[in-house]
Amino acid sequence: MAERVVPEPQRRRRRPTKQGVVLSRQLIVETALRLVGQHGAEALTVRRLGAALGADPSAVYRYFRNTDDLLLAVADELVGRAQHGWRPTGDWRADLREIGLRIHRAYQAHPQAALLAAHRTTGRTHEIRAVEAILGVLRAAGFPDPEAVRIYHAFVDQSLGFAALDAAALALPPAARAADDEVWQAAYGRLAADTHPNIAATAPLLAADMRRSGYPYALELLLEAAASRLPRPGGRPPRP
Amino acid sequence: MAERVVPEPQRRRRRPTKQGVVLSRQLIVETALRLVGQHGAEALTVRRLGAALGADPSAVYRYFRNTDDLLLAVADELVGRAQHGWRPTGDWRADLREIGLRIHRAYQAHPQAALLAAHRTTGRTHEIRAVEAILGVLRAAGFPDPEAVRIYHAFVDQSLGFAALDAAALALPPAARAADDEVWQAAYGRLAADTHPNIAATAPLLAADMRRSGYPYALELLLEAAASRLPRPGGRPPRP
DNA sequence: TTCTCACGTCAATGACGTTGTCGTAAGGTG
DNA sequence: CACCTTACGACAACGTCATTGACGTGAGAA
Repeated sequence: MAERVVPEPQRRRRRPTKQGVVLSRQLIVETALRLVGQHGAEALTVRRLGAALGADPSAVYRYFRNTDDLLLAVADELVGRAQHGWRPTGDWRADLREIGLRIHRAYQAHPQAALLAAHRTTGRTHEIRAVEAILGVLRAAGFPDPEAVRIYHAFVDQSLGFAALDAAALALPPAARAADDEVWQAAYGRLAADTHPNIAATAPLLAADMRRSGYPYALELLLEAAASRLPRPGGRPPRP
Repeated sequence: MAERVVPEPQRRRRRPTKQGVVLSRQLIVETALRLVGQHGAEALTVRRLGAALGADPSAVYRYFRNTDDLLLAVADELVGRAQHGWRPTGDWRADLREIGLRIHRAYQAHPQAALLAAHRTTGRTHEIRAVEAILGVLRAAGFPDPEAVRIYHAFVDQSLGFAALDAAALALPPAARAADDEVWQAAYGRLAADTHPNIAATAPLLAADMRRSGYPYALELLLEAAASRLPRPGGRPPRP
């Protein structure tokens, strides 16, 4: 087959499919996201994607080298959606909080895709824009570059890690998901106080807390610790 | 077929396989871990597992309901290995740090398995022991129960989230992994200072930092923020 | 010694990603 | 307007996957 995939700019994009659809990378990415949102992660197969597009499955390979290539495109699309419309306010802590929650939210909206995409570095447009924005917030806040980079790294990986973790929970097949949920009521709710005193003492609190995401609280902890490392915390800037 | 899986206690476990191996749940879990460690995540298929065991693939279904059931067993085994030999020292911050790093380390040792297992709640022995231990550390440190549960949640999910994220990087096929690594040198190293001032200013720092795990630093931030929320931080305990 | 059933093996099913080949119609060219 | 090229959609096929039902055999109970 040699090279099937034609770079986007020099596409002539003719010939609609039998069902009258004109394909494009963008359309395929959007359809993949919709598919995965409607029918779960296991629905994202090339064959089903083809069916959803109204095209032969192999047509997808005219636009993406393979499924991994498609996945990276989906990942970057998610990052882009998270950033869409965001503007810095000048309050670094509020800005980071907003970015973090946006990332988390965007990934939760497409759990099945998030699960596959959160672990990848795409190096594509939307990702680059996000990196630039976050570093900008930290450096403008007054963090020296080495500290800004460390916090950037912790912040981003924390956000993506939680996004993937929480996405995984949402993405489980209903049966396994119910089982995971039940565990906190069942297995942990029944442990005796003499063998497991700490679980027994906190079981209702645990069952309630574990059904929410731990991310917002973890994010606050990170922001708080970062703030305490900011040079001259709250002090006036030095006179010239 | 009805019920193929016989509960472990009432097994009579006769008949070695053609190749003379006597199967057991434990042997299968260990073989799965070894397989995945040697040949990557994609090596963990029932067929290959059968081959590695010296048995017909379908024999695995005599011990595990399906691959998900096997996966949970593998996950719990990882948690068990992380905890193995751990004892509390009485210094809550050192104890949590040690537990966090152990979890991270155990998962990194089996990236392919970690990737699949980190997102699951098993509710099995090793996991229960770990939950009890962590809650014990926090409550003994003096955190009130609701705060202890919130911190427990943030701590565990952050550890597992990073473990999965870092495992994913290690687990990528060599080609994709090299590509991911390159991105920080190539895509981010080449951006112009006028369009991407913050990336340009920190590119070498970024390239250096992103090849390490962000977890240890993120863990310190979490511990630091938690410490600042401890009632009577550093003060003497009240007299009776 | 006999009986039984646990469990290893075999064969089959349907879905998966991916590729080689082919035909055709869209677009450029004159 | 007719011709040619070639992009690209369709088809068919390959090998691998998880999973299951049927089978038969040998270990252990009696």
